[in-house]
Amino acid sequence: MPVTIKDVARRAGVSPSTVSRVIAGSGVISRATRERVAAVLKEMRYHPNAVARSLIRREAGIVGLSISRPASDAFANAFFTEVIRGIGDEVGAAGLDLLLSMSATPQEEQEHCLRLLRSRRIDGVIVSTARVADDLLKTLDQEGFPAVVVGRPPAGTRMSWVNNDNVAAGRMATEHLVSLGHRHIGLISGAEELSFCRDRYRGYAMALSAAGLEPEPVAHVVHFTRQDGFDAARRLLRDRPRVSAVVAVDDTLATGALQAARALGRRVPEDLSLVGFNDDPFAASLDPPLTTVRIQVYDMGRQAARILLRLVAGTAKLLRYRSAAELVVRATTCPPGGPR
Amino acid sequence: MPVTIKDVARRAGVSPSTVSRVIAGSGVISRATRERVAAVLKEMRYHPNAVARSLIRREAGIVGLSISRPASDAFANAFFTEVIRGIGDEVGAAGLDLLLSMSATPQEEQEHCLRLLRSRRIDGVIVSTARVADDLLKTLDQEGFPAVVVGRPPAGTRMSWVNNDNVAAGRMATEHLVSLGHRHIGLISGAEELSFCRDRYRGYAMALSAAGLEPEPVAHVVHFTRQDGFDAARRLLRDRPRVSAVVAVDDTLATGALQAARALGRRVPEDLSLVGFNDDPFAASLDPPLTTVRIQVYDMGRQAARILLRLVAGTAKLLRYRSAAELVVRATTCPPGGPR
DNA sequence: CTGAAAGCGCTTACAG
DNA sequence: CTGAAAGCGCTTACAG
Repeated sequence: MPVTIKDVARRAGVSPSTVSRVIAGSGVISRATRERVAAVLKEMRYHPNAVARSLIRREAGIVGLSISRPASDAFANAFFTEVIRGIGDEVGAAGLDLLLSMSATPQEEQEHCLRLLRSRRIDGVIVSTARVADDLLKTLDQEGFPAVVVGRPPAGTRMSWVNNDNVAAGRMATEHLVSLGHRHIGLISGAEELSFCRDRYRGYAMALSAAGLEPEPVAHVVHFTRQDGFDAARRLLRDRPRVSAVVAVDDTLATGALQAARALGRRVPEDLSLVGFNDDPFAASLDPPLTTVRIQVYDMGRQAARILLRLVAGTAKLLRYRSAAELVVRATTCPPGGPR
Repeated sequence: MPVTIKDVARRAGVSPSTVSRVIAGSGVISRATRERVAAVLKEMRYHPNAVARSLIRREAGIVGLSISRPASDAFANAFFTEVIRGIGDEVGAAGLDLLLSMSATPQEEQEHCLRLLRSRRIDGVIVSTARVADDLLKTLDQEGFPAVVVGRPPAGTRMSWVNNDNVAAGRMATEHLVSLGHRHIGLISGAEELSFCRDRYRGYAMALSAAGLEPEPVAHVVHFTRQDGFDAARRLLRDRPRVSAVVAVDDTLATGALQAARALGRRVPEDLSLVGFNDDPFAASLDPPLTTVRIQVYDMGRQAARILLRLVAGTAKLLRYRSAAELVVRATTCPPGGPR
């Protein structure tokens, strides 16, 4: 049996209220009692019961992070691990704890998150995957739970979010290729219901249309894995032989595309230029080093947590943060046919 | 204000006890009241308060997972992400939740875990990194908290753990190289305080000594990153030019070593054989595909969780699970000088 | 400055 | 079968 405040009170010859006040550092307690109680606290190795406190304070002191992809590809992707790191640092600094909810499907995610929130097990939630039509986000909005999305929530929801401008980012990546002289530029992307995929596609299409070019049919992947990137690139390069440059919405996909190009006997960048997204840790050490759009993923995690904490504390109702994106030109892009 | 059991009781015209019994599915309640209460429950959208329940049941319903490396390299490593996935699946299936505790140092880890446990915020903890002299594990053992280590706990602690036989695994990797005819075999490893590094070293040394060979000076890394693997391999290959084969205790390190070999103009496997550990998802798609010792990481996560749940439930006191390891020969190993 | 009382939202013997 | 009471471990007005 763990020692309770009552045990301490009895031993110190005071009331539980007094012990509680000493623990809380209430200035009102006389020095003598404070010291005596403090000594007993220490001697008995008292540790406050977080659950009892939560019940009174009506806050769990825990925030949730929901990851709804099959964890196999979520965790394998540096994007998520960096986001988690940012969230963890910020949440920890605030003295709160982080509960991890993993779900394989949007339905499961919805159930998990709502159960956690409704049962007051968590005070708020960060949702790491935004879908174009997201029931969870809508419900969160309606029921007024503190929540922030990493990504773009469905239109019409009054949600807090943290995002980078994926339209602009997609445009930036594509414009780079256009400016190098490419006329046939392909795109490897994920499901259309994923907001960031849709947005990057729009940026891609805008850049092309501004240059008077036509988009190629998108090569879709199901999972954000190297293998899926490989397969998608192979299909794309076979079906559209004139494609001289490819944008992949994720560095892991780009890595797969790089291998596919090799497998088809195409040199990168001479025969095929390639741009990724995220600037994952490995991007710079690929062979050749990958040109990519750097997203400030760790920072997005921190900002998401910072916002959530403010929502939970009630010091804000709605907060949004747009993070920066930067094109990092390395060695997988050059004019069609080779440098110069 | 969320609706409580009292609100429901009032509306349904029964006592809170009765409502509670209906929720718990107590068979003793009359059909009529059961149905009436159930209707009100639904109508009022009642959701039980997990915190209040935890207080009574004296269990949080949450288990912790502690990750103590700098998250930057922990998460980037497929080992951890697979472990998390296994744990998450098992914990979720049992209807419990998972709290993630990340710490940058062993000291921080100790503080975090003990706070979580002592404050009864979590019912037990899975510690994902075992150190040779681990204060945390010793304290966990002494204070009798349900805990399981992924890896080998310090000698003398009566802890539950899940591990693969790293001595045998290190030996298996090295014997493979010996049997190919290598006489000068290097090792890239992490800090000696990490149990799995120490164990794999022992296996490595045993295999060599059985063949009448001498170990090379170990090339140590600080972080389990590609970069550190690169640097360590470069040092090793420069200092010990006769080394014709290298064992890296981790696939990510092996990837760095592969790049270092290339940078030094050594072909793999003709001029340098390379064996990794873990069979990370990318291992098979490296160029050339990596020979590695496959560890059943997902399974280790599941087993760790399964054991922890039994400790928490009190249906066991001490449980240990040794998982299998398997040598997967791919294309980074061959006899010195090239095939045949 | 300190204590007794009430209460956070539940559950569960104990009566009836 | 159902309710009143006690209690999980704390906090906090309210008295004094």
